[in-house]
Amino acid sequence: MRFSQALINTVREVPADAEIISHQLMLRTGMIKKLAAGIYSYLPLGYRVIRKIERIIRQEMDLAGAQEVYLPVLCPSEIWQESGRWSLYGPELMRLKDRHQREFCLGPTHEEVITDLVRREVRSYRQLPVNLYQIQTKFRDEIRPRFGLMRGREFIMKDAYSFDVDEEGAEISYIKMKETYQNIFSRCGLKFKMVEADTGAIGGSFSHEFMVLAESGEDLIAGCQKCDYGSNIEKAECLAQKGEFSSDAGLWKERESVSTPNLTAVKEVASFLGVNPEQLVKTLFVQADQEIVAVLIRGDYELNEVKLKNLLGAAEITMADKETIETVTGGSMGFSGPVGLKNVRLLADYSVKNLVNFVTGANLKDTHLINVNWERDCPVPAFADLRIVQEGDVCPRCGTALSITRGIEVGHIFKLGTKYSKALKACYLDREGEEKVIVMGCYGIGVGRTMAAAIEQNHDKDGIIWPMPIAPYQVLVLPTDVTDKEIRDTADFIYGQLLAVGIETIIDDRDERPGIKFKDADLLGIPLRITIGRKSLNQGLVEIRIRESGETIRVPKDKYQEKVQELIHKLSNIYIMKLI
RNA sequence: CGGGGCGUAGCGCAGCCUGGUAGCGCACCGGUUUUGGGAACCGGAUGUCGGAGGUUCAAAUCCUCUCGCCCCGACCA
Repeated sequence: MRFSQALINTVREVPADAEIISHQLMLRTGMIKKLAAGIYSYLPLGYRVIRKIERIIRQEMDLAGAQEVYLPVLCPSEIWQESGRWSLYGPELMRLKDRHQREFCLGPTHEEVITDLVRREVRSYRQLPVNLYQIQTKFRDEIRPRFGLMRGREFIMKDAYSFDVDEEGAEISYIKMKETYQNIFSRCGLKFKMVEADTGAIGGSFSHEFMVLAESGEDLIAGCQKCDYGSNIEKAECLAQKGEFSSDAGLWKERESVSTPNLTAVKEVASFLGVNPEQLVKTLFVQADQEIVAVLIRGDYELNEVKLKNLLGAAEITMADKETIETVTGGSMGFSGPVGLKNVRLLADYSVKNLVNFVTGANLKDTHLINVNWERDCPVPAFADLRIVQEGDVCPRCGTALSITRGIEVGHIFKLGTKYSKALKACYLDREGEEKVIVMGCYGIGVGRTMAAAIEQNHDKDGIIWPMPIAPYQVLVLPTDVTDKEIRDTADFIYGQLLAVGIETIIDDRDERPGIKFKDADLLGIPLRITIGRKSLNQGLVEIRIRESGETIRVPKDKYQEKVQELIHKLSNIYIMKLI
């Protein structure tokens, strides 16, 4: 490509509405352009990166035996009603009607469509297992799209679905995808961590997320510093207190009411009473579908709503409002406690199980109770793991301290089991001629998000540093002065030769000052730059500069090609290369 | 949906309080000098001031409504 003819507009100033570095750099390099909130056009340079990532995905998926398909984006509501998600998916589903008032949605994910396809195509165990994937634009009416390509309402996703005869087969498919994903993200030049995750709206029994470690990540992940345990914080287990509940009545002190005017926050109450927050029990009221549930948790911990939602099997949970709380407790919000609570289901986090002589609200305005004890003062609640893991909590696998870091979810794999195949009756006949339900898995990758994550991890103050495998071009040829015939001719010659040997090359043939070209070269982040300038040329040399290290290598102008080939090879091979 | 902020040239912003000819920097076009890390000078083009309504002799500016965008929260693969 000739820069002078390419639609590449770089800008010096950072657009005001871009918060994170990848978004800023994509806008400054003119790779993407916003059309509306969460909806972007990909310009030529940006789209080249997308296609490079897609190519890696295709290679690895094909290598894993998956087959590419292309499913409709526009989906009739019927199959969504069959799976039950037409009502469950909520407002995030982009719904529309055709001229006959028939209802449709724009696919946010394709379990229904693929399961419908497979139930029509697959009859026999001989046709299984099969893994089908596609790379397609998805639509989700996100409450809050943000950070450029990180969370869009329209985005490119690779989604794959595996179909197996039984759980055992599904496990093999799952493991295969796990390995494939590791290859894909490694080849994209990403540092990532695979973590356990909640299954959310997709459902299923088990899932892993692929998290790119980055400060700007929207997800928090708990990782063990010693073993390889990692988990999304939504899922991360907090070790249960072992054993049956028992309490030593000999330690119990007499329960008392204490006046705590206007003190509702845990910290305030604790310091007023001269105790640690660990000695307080918070009582939270949650609206779980139609039911109100009281959840008890230690003062210094936070409720994990995902864990609670899963435990209750509720479709939706929200924190109860002030009126509800005051009706249920008969007291004032901020002074709730388990003592004397009636007609409410009581759940408690393990963290409060072994507390003795603890502090709670009194269900009476401006009053707390001290020296509260289970059994004597209120019934022993059901205990469960309901809190959010914290930095320093112990690893549920090995007992070492956990640390919490931020991550960008670029991929997510699920063991679906028979959730969709059962709902849509996707069955096959086994060897004995008996009808069985197909066991499924599904596997997603955010393509645009992967691109953004790559920039988050690979940039410096001057711009992007593309990993060789996903760079829009591998080499940038930069003549410092195109009005100098010898410089121009040498650059053109090198450019032509590189193209001829199949190296993706762009030549900055603009009649601009060298400074501008150097700045743009760094901003665009092409891994290798060949500079042809007067000084070197007088000695018969050209310069090869490595964007990542800043290293410059001078080579005779007729010897540049071997060196470039060698560097491309080296810069590609630092990632796991399993090219066919 | 709740809270906060912002809409003026392609980008970044000033002007608004106190109504009166719409401005600055970058980018863009032409020219001269320059040419190894975002040059200097001269000249030029570019605006439904987000939209609608109202007040007024007069509205970017005041009032009402509305749309869009960004951030935080709730929510979410």
